[in-house]
Amino acid sequence: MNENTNEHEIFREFLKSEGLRFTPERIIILEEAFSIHKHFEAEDLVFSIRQHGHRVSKATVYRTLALLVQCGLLREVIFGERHSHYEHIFGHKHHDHLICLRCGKIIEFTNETIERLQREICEQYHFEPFQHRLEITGYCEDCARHQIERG
Amino acid sequence: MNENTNEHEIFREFLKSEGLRFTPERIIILEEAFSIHKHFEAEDLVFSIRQHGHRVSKATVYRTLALLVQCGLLREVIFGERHSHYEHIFGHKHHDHLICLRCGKIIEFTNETIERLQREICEQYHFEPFQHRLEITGYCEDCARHQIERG
DNA sequence: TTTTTTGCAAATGGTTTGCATCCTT
DNA sequence: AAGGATGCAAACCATTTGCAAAAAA
Repeated sequence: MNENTNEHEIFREFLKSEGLRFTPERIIILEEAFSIHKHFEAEDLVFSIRQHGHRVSKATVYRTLALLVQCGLLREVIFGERHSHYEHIFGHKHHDHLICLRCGKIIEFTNETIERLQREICEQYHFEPFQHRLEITGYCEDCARHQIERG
Repeated sequence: MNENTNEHEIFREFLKSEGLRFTPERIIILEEAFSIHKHFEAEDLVFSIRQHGHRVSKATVYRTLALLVQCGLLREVIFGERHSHYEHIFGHKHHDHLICLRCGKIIEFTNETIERLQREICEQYHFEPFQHRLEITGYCEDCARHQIERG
């Protein structure tokens, strides 16, 4: 159908290895999650699925998102709000986030040295890493300027 | 009373600068928060306060925790659970966390190079950092071993 | 006196769960 | 068949909020 067979393969293999089933609902959720090319929340996913004429319960979306995180296809990112946001891992270089506390802007960055240092730290503690997240909160250029003007 | 006057000073100054009041409840919460020498949640704080014969409503605890974070005395750390955990900033060197997904163990580490690289990244994006958090999830030595044995 | 703060209880809202039914395997 | 998966609605539960009473400044 398309070249996203890889995600399907990974998910299918994961489900099989865990003795879980490859159901139509799980496929819909997987495909929808990978058709959104930005951070999304569970609610966004429910909405897009309906937009595309499909129908999956919210409970199943939550249950499947957990599986997608577990098999390493998605990761959870937390932007200081009470609810989770998700983003793709598969097919994307790992990146981290600068989060503006005033306007909510999110700047993505990558830094290979930081990645390497993290791997070294894990080795040092004999810790087997699964995922990591580095989030720097503060003020973006525009908002920092406003802060000064205000003061 | 004790040598923790610094926290009091910082908080008092912050409150004054924001036109807020220095109330007994806020002092109780501040002192209690700084007498706990590990990560804690809002609920833990409410409990300790009562243990020490004081009485502050849960709502006030939540409202005050937000102020303590805002003025840089505490920071919020998120360990993958739905609720927040807090830890001291004042008087403590910044550190990050390795979080075991199996047993929940938390290993703290510091790495000055990572700290420096983060500052450089912020400069590059003209981003004024307020706080950051780096959390690596995975499996600690003991749990990684169990994973293998199990498989 | 004026404005902020507190406490209470009710509301919020994302997420989870019990259970009957449905559907992969 | 048999056990996992789904949908629904109710439950959860940490956190927030409206409001009247209390207390700083």
